[in-house]
Amino acid sequence: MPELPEVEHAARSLRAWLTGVAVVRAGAPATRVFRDGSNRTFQRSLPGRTLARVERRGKVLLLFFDGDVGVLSHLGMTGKWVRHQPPSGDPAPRHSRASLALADGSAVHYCDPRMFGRLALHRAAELPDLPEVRALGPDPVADGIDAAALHAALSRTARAVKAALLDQKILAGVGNIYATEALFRARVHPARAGRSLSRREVERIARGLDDTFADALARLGGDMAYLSDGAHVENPFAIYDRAGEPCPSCRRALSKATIGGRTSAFCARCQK
DNA sequence: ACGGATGTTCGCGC
DNA sequence: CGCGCGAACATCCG
Repeated sequence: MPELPEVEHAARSLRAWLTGVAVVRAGAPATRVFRDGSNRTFQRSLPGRTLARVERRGKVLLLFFDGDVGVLSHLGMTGKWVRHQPPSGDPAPRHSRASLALADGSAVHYCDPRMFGRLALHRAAELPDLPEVRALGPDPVADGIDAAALHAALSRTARAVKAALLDQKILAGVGNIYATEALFRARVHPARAGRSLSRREVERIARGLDDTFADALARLGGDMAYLSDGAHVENPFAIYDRAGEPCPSCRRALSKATIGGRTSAFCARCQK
């Protein structure tokens, strides 16, 4: 599920489901999801609280409840927030790792089969100051991409540009799918050293990210259930997970390589 | 049955 | 210090 657009979708869902509706019960078994052991505080602190607002910083969600109760949520690889309406009779969500029963009779669950995601309870006022939040670079959607600043950051590293884009300190929210797609749109080879990129190429990358995120955000709630469970949805991406298929631009078979520790598809002819 | 998967973090070696 | 690599985390899907 979760790169910037999918996390944005989660933020919007949580706002719609939780804002202004009091929590009546909170459940949170001790699992790896609560790395810091705050599941008991979660269960004790949330009943009676009402969500005031949700912020997204890159792939991180910050939930601000009244009474200075805050929750940090990172979806990891397979985490998602789902709503469950008991009257509908549908089965309880699978792999629920935390739940909030609400005053309107619905419940909101954090589900995460692999438990790479994370929840942590904090004082709401301190959420923005947590080290893992402060360490994040600019958010390409919320803050916009400053091409000059991105060029400067990339110029400082010999790493592959794809690996640098996955570094959350450089831009917060870019993951393997969107880095792959943006570099294709920019016609830049994913293995190029960051410091080898011209200002013009970095501008194309910034544009590629903007366009890729805009397309994904426009699909929110539409066909973007790609890789979620349930109904199979066609891969909506141009080259992600399409190695061996023809390049959409030149028809040459797309290549595959491991860059920055992650599988990358690219066109060896179009991406220089 | 095997291999790989949207993410992050750690240790090791150069 | 920077960086690549492999492993780990735990489960599902083709």
